[in-house]
Amino acid sequence: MNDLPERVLSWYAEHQRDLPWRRPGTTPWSVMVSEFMLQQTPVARVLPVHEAWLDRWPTPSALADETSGEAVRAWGRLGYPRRALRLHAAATVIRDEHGGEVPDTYEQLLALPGVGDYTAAAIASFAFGRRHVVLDTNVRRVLARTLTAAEFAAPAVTRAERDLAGSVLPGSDEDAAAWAAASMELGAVICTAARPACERCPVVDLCAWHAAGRPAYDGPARKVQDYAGTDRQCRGRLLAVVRDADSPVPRGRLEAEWHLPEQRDRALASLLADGLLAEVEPGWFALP
DNA sequence: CAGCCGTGGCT
DNA sequence: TAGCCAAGGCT
Repeated sequence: MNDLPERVLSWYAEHQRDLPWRRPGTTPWSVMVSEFMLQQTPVARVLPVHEAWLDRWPTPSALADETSGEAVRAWGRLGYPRRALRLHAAATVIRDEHGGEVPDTYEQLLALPGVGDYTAAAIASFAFGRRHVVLDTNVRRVLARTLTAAEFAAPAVTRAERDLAGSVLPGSDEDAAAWAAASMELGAVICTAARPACERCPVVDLCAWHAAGRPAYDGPARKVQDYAGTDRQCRGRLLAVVRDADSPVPRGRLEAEWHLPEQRDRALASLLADGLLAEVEPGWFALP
């Protein structure tokens, strides 16, 4: 009744991108690092940082033995640097509670800092070949289009959507894991948010959205965050000063970076509260 | 659960 | 050009 998985799997076998964390001999740790970095950051920007991390910290224990500040520094400009903190914290849990080995079950993975439903399912699936619904923004868009004739999925995952994803998940662990990777890949390179390449799509003839004439999205408004002038931008600017310095930075250097005192102080306080910065002595700041 | 958490490339 | 968007998680 539904050839979708089979057709997408065939396409993937031939067209998948050659990514480091997919190569034969990759480790669960490499997969895990990639998943953290890929949370809201494009593949092209992740590639060089991922390689540097794996060279420097080939195992979770190697990272756990470093300071969290080194993780933040090596994160560079990937964005959302709390992910670096959480990855370091997860590595510490793996070293201390899992014998240094990335756990292989969804439940154990989900318990790690920075690992939510998607990342737990992705690591269990890609690194250990387990059968899980892996519902990321790509898969959600592919399913919305092919199965429900909608241009985009709703802002939040619904029960019905999860059930629908489960209904097309292949039965075997091996095929399910391959489907997870393949459906994500299709969304990433063909069934994209803007300008989908339907002319190259392996399942265009099965696609409900295409059959309906590619109608424009008409669901609940999808939120687009502002950035310029926000606390996020201010935090980024302050953190960049410290990250790019090789010794502690005086408060004055940070004050020069943002002209609104109230917002700057709020941002600095939140960076300290998050553990992204440390006040090493009064008025002097460094990575933790 | 809606809002917050970075950054840069593309159209 | 100014949005739009990118393999989410946490509170």
